[in-house]
Amino acid sequence: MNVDKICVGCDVCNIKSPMFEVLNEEELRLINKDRYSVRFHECEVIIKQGTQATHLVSIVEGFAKMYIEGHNDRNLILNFVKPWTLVGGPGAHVNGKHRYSVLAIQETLVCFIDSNNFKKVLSMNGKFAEQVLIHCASNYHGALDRMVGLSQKQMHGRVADALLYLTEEVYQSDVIGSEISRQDLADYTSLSKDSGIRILKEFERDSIVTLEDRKIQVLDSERLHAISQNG
Amino acid sequence: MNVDKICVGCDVCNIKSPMFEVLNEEELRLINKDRYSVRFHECEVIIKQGTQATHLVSIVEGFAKMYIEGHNDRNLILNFVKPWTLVGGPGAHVNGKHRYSVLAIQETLVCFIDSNNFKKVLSMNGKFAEQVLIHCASNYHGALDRMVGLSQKQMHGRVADALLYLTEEVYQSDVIGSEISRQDLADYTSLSKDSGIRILKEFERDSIVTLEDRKIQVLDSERLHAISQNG
DNA sequence: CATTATGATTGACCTGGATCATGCTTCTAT
DNA sequence: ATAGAAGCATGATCCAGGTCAATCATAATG
Repeated sequence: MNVDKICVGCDVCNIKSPMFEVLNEEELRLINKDRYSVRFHECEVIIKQGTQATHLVSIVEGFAKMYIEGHNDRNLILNFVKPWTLVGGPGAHVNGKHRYSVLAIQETLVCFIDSNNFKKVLSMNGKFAEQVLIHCASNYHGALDRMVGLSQKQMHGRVADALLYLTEEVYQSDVIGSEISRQDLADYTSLSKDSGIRILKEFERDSIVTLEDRKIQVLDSERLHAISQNG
Repeated sequence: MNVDKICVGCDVCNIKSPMFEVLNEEELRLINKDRYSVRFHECEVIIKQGTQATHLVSIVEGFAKMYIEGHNDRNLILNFVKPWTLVGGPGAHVNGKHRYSVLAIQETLVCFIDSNNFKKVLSMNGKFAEQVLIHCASNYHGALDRMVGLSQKQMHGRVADALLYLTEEVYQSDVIGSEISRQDLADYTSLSKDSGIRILKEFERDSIVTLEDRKIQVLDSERLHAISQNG
């Protein structure tokens, strides 16, 4: 990745992100107006929970995690985010503070979009508002599903869900990269790190996964689905 | 409550529900067009999880609960809903099935709004779309907060949260009515009924609440807030 | 090369909360 | 009046999963 490269315009994002497709020239110009991009290093905080939501953030390159800093120093990872995901929405829409933090897991290039401009475009273009609404609704769905999973499934099911989420949605490959730590896995499943590791090792013994360094390869996603269904 | 009374038009709702304030004559007419109202008895299902989301539902009179039917026959109550709440949104926006059930806790009058008409108005009126977006975003927020609470707090904190939610948001009084059962409380806190009752009794012993029949009166909300903050 | 720090791993132990069994109360239906 | 049927209450027991401590492996630093 070229460290110096930054984002010069929204053209690429507009192509890649279906949400922006419905915008016309003028609206794009408005979004583009006070936009700026920044390159974050690994482990740097892109959005900090609790700060004023003056901007929305679009992930252009790299890899990050979205998490809530909860009680007793425990974090709950909401999502791992890849390019062309728009984050920070809810805080901005409800005019307030960011409800979660976003942290770069790898070198990550992001675009900061002024949330006032964003709102202006929102009320100018009904189709766009609809797209954003769909985005929000599907986030809400996801949150409901997680809520049920976290509160009703137990260790094995939760770890299975995490592995399926990572392979199917995030990596779209059966290998989960070494940038995901055991702690991340624990924070996503709301388990202690120790328990998370225990289940992983158990899965390895049952030849559901192989573990090598920090990488995880899923061998038997069928079985994971079955475990996820719980029993 | 007059059992025969039904809803003849959206006028009252428009006044009571801020979301509809931004609609003009024509848009209201469209929403009103295929609208119809139905009166549900206690314990009747208004929306059933998994069914096609052809309508949004506005609660006009009465009291209901929104819940997800999860794993191993366990339910997770998302919200208790009072008049002038619009439910069923997310399912309809993402064009699909209802993600949760809604059940009348008391005699309840609701309005069914055709979701196609709703969507039409959505793309006609940007301000309206913005309102709906705000509604969705705050639902999302709520879900995130619940997610953290359910996965990180333990029994006392969760019950405290439930009691505070019910007194402050739902009843707006320090007395929680007898239409909320212990099971409901358990389903809201994601505890077993037994554990929920245990904590309630403990709170009674500590003079934080008084219990009489099924009614719960909160005496010391300060202490509940402290317990909710966890420790 | 020694030293320190970070993260993975594993076993031993303990606690929060579920489950089970039982009894009590209230309400409804025969 | 009596028998179920719900829902509330509570003690006894059990287990999932957290906490603690010790060990390794690896990488970063002097």
